[in-house]
Amino acid sequence: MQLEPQYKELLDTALEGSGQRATKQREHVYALLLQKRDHPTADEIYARARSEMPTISLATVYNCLETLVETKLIRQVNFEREPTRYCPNLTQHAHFYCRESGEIVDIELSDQLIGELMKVLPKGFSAQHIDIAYDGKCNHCHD
Amino acid sequence: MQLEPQYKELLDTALEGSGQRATKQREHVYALLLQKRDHPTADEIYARARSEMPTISLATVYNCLETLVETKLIRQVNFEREPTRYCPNLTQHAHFYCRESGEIVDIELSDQLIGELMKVLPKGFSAQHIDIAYDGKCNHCHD
DNA sequence: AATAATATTTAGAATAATTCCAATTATTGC
DNA sequence: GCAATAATTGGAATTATTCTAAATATTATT
Repeated sequence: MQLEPQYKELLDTALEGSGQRATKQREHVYALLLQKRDHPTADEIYARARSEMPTISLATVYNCLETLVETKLIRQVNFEREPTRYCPNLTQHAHFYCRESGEIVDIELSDQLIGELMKVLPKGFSAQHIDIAYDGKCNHCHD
Repeated sequence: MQLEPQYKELLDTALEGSGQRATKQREHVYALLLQKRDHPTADEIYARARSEMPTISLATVYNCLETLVETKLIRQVNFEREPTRYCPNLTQHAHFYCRESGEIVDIELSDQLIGELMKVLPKGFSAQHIDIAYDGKCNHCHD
């Protein structure tokens, strides 16, 4: 599996910018996330990573994910107390969790809607991030 | 500490409705949540509970909280992978987490705003719940 | 290209929140 | 008050994640 040149570029710049090194493992984990955008957990990424890189360890997967989150190339996604999931979609979006299929779908959010959510904050409060998680039934699981 | 009669009533009805029993422990945990609405964790509730009920166990605290959540008398509140917190505010609201003080504040949400959030869902999706978590700086921690 | 300095990976141990378990105790319906 | 059932308890088990220290890889320097 290959990391597309534009993403390779993005990764290298982000790592360099934070004084970190480009390694095979980081590249591979990032490529996996870009390739199958189904919000996998660390364990799932570990399983996927091993087919091409059998010696990678789970700790390394966690380390790589941490680095990618810190450099803002990916986002963490949490639902209740379930294992953290990872997402390379950097646009402003919420997540929809289907209780039936377990599928997680990105929901794009307009600046306008985010603006309205910011407006309801009491005076003196400022938010740097809003995390929005829907849960219900997705289109595939409809009656 | 006393559970106010209207809440005692609410609790008894909710428990009876789901075929569960009213116990001292359940009442006490519920009373603690109503009395100090600072979104405590199970551990914090355990510590508070013990001063008046020294023999209560942590497992029981977890059990009581589970029952209260199931009967919809309280809500769980999660931030990232931090320990789950509990909240007896049943109105439609989001949570604001202050990175500086750690304080968690309820943010009331209008039906209108919730409606708009529902409207951005793609066709075929239906949500039964939206979880909204802000994080940033609260009024006390302002510059 | 070899070497030194530094960062990363690795495997396994440690941690922390939560759940499970089996025995005891409390509550409810008769 | 007694039997039936549900809840509580303490401790063990589980699970996601982090930590640790040794081995390996990368980068900078000669």
